[in-house]
Amino acid sequence: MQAGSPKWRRRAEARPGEIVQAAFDVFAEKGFAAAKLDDIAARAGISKGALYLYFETKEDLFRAVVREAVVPNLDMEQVLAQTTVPFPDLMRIVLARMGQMIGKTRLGAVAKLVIGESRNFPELARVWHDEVVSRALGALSTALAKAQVRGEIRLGDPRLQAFSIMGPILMGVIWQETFTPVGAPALDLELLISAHGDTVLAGLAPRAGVLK
Amino acid sequence: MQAGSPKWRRRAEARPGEIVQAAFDVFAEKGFAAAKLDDIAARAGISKGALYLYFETKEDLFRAVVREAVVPNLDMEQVLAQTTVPFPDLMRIVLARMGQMIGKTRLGAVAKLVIGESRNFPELARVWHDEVVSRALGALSTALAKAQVRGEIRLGDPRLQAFSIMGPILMGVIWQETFTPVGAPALDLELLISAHGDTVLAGLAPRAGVLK
Amino acid sequence: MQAGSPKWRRRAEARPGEIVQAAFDVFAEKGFAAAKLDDIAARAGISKGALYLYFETKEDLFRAVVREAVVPNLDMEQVLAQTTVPFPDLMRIVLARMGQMIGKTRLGAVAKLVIGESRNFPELARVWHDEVVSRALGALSTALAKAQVRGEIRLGDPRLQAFSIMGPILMGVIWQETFTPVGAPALDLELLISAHGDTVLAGLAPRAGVLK
Amino acid sequence: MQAGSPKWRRRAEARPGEIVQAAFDVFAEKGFAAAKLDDIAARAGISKGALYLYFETKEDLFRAVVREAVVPNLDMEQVLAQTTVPFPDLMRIVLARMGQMIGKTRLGAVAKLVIGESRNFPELARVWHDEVVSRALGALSTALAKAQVRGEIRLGDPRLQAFSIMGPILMGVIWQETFTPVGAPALDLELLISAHGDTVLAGLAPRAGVLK
DNA sequence: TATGAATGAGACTTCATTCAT
DNA sequence: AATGAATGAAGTCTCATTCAT
Repeated sequence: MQAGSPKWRRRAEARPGEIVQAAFDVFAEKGFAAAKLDDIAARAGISKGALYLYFETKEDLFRAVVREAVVPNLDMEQVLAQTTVPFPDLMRIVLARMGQMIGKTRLGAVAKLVIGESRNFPELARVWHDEVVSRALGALSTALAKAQVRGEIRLGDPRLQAFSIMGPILMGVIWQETFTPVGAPALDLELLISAHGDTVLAGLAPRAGVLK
Repeated sequence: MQAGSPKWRRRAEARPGEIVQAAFDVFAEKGFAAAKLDDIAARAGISKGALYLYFETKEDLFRAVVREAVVPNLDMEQVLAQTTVPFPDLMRIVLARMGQMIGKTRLGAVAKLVIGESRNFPELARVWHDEVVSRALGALSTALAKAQVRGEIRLGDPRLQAFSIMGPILMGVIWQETFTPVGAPALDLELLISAHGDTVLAGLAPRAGVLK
Repeated sequence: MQAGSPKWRRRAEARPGEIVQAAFDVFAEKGFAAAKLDDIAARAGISKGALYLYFETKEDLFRAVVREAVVPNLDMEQVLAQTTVPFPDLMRIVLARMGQMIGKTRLGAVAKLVIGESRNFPELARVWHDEVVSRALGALSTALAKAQVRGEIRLGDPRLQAFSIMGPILMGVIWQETFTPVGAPALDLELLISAHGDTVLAGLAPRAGVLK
Repeated sequence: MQAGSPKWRRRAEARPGEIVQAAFDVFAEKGFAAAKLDDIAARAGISKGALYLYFETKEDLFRAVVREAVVPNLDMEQVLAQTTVPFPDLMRIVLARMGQMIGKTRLGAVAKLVIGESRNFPELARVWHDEVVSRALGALSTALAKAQVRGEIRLGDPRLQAFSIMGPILMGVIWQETFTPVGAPALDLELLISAHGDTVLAGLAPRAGVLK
């Protein structure tokens, strides 16, 4: 009310990022609809009105949040493109990298958001599919196909093999995000990844013992 | 106003089920917050007020929907409890049964709901964990542990092995519910299950070829 | 649902009275707007729909309740019309009678209703004024005027004298209905009436000592 | 949409008071339940939503209205505490002051609200009892007791004597609020107070003629 | 006569968005 | 660029009233 001490300072350049970060937290906590701009603004340390200087609508902000999390894709693709490295080595490298990334980026929370809001924001599901899931799966499938050709792994639809590889990790992430917070025992993702790596690589091995 | 057709008919017994069904559709489509009671009522063919004859609040209705879908657990547990059947056979039976159930029950949609709303309805996540996920995983782990003892499968943390078995199926379900509707290629779950069964069983086999 | 035991019996003649009684209880407890027909029906032991066999609307029922309580007026009027009895005796008789009536009829609760809803149901306030308050006050004023003429009491506006006589009793009733239920000490109405009778009769006496 | 006149003006400081004032009018007119926030907002010249910037719920607003009217108690207490002034003088001062206050503050309307809603808002009845009625009555009783000791008035339960003093005034207020609006003859409160003062002081006088 | 499921208008409340400052 | 008071549409929930049985 008094002149003198400004209530705010400009930090125009930093703002959008901070807002997106705050919004991410709230969206991850509540989902899109239940998230309140009031909360986001409060967490970002600005007024509700100021949000509209950077984002046109709540949906816009949500899109920004989800897109932001579209990780600059994993250079997993580059790793997988290497043909000189034996497939199992490749695979272990990739799996390890995923483990690290999940630990760092709260990828799990985003996955939950994308899954939960896919019907209300189909374009986001599409973006995630196109930019993240499909590319990762594509790179993996390609590597698997090549490995098959080289006789490193068993023949079969590489796409389905990719599901066998990635599925348990996704499940682990969802477990952590969904059930651990409500009392389920925590899961050691690193361990899961390592154990699953053993299993699935054994399963894909060309001469794997046939159980039946 | 018109003579002839009655405004409504009393259907006390059938109503709750119809409402839950309608609510399921809308919740699955929109998520909890974005679902409108108007829509649910319309789809159930009743007035908005009538919902309140059967459910106290929107949350209550949501709970009913999710609980309704807590399938009387799969008698998967009974199958897995059998010790005379070789583990691989057991596994294939269970996987096949899951495939069928997923096809029938829209289990995927519920999974999405539970995952998406777990922060807002922790009790539901808990119920699902306790009644469905944990039990299934527990039964599976037990069977795996026994199979290890009998030398049918490789040694290792049975819980993690269970993730290796179930993860890809969950991933497939999520894929179908999340990405297929926005243009991703459909996934043949039966095929996935069958292929993954081969892979993972080979991977768990005691003397599976060691790739590295 | 089953044939055999009838859910209800006809007691057509008794019903309206029972309903009014039940309605009175609920209205007295909640006021008009906050009273629910559901509660009234339940307390009357009938279905909500059945109320409409006897009363057209909720307002109708309320009117019936208040009118019902328009006590067959007090034969106070007859007592007060007597001219052969000395005024103080008359007064004590009347006051005593009021005390009894208040004890029996829950007049206080009705007074609260009439006061509280007078803006929403002006006709009821009017009825009460015309049938109860005005008549009682009128009879009292007439008796006071006559007593003045006979030199039994001090000269003055009989209407205002009537307020001096009745006011404390009304206040007592309101106290009982309003403050006692929330923890205020109970009031012995009989005692109040008796003490006030002494005071006011002394005050009205022709040669009452002048304090100033 | 039109250029020129702003849709609203910010009035943060004045608003709460204006709203309470508007709410008071509507509550006094309709009672709690029948009062509509729409009406209150309209009368306050703001939107319905703006009410919620200042009050959490309708009940909250009602409480604020009633509490607002808890007059900073009348300094009646101080007047009555004086022991050097003869009791009759004290009494006339107090009565006169009450007359003025009633004229100014619409105390009567609040009394009606408190009485009418006491069952639904017992805490308000309690507040009014504790802060207003009980204190006033207490101060009066104390003064009466002292006056008895000094032989200025007749012996007797001071509490009951206080009812004799105050009752007719309360009755007058209720009359004005309840019956005058529906056609009953208006009452001159000043006159009532003055006449009643004469009567009751005479009645309390130590040697007041005994009529019987 | 009696029921009670069903209705539908209307109330309170929330919250994304706007706009005067 | 920033604020935050104000808006207003929309949603949940209630309840007097109706009507098929």
